[in-house]
Amino acid sequence: MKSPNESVKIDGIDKEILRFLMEDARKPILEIARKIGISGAAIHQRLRKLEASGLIAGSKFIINPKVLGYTTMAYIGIYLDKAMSNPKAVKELEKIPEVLECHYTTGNWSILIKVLCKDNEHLMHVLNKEIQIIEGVSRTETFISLNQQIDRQISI
Amino acid sequence: MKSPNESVKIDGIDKEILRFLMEDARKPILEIARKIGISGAAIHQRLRKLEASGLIAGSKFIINPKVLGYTTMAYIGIYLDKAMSNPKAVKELEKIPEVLECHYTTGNWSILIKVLCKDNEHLMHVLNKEIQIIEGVSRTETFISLNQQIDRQISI
DNA sequence: ATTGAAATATGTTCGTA
DNA sequence: TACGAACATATTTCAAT
Repeated sequence: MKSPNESVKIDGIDKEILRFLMEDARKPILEIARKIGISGAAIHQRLRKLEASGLIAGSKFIINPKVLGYTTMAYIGIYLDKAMSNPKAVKELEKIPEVLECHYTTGNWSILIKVLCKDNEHLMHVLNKEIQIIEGVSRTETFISLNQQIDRQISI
Repeated sequence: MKSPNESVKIDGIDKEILRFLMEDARKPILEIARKIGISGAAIHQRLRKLEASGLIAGSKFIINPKVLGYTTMAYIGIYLDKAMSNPKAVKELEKIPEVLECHYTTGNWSILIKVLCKDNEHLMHVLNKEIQIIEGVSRTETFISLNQQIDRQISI
């Protein structure tokens, strides 16, 4: 992987390949090859190069949580006591499966997290019985996502 | 796809299959078959069922934006004028490629977005020249993610 | 729901340009 | 880089249980 400030350079063919696979990770390389008019072996080689560069971080099946009954997403800003070691709080948050993201942030809060719950009652439970009891957590501010309108990766 | 309040029921084998593919969408079905001890055909059929249920929303290659020089992530709370039609603002936000997520939220803001920029200067530009000029946007509050500690999907 | 086997398609390597 | 050919694997379908 390249160092943080050293951008990898990718050409138009790399971008075409990546755009296909970012939409559907299981799209056959040979199918992509036919669509963009180069050989499968060439694509295979380019993908190896892109993986080596660190640009391709992996691939994932995407699950639709609504189908499992998870319909309530929320962002929660967390205030930590000054004395609290933040990494210790993050370690506790990691144990809560409903916490999908966790960021140290500038601004009012120490930490901003994203949680996914089945419903408001479930969210309330996670807030009061899982998050608020973490040592060092002094206060939280919750923002429920009523509707997610955009969800995408970086455009290449 | 099932209706929102009707949860799909999946068994332990479905979960095992999904956990493998959520980690690596290109893992061969036959490899999974060997690991969990059932036939490839059975897994194939279960995946078809899971797709039909809507639980599998697709698959994606995951790009590491840092390798392209995108190192500054931020959440931005947006206050919209009461008169402003929110969908119109969302439409404008959609045109800004740096905007990766957009949520209508409860609480102070009308909208919460996630943006990914190359650096602070780039973020400043997106804020001042792209977002603030959208009709109806009255004020914004920016929270820069100093470090993302957790990033995962729902656990199944 | 599951299996094995057959048919088809894809992934991967390698020698060459 | 790219190619094609050869080989190894994987996907997909299907009849049978």
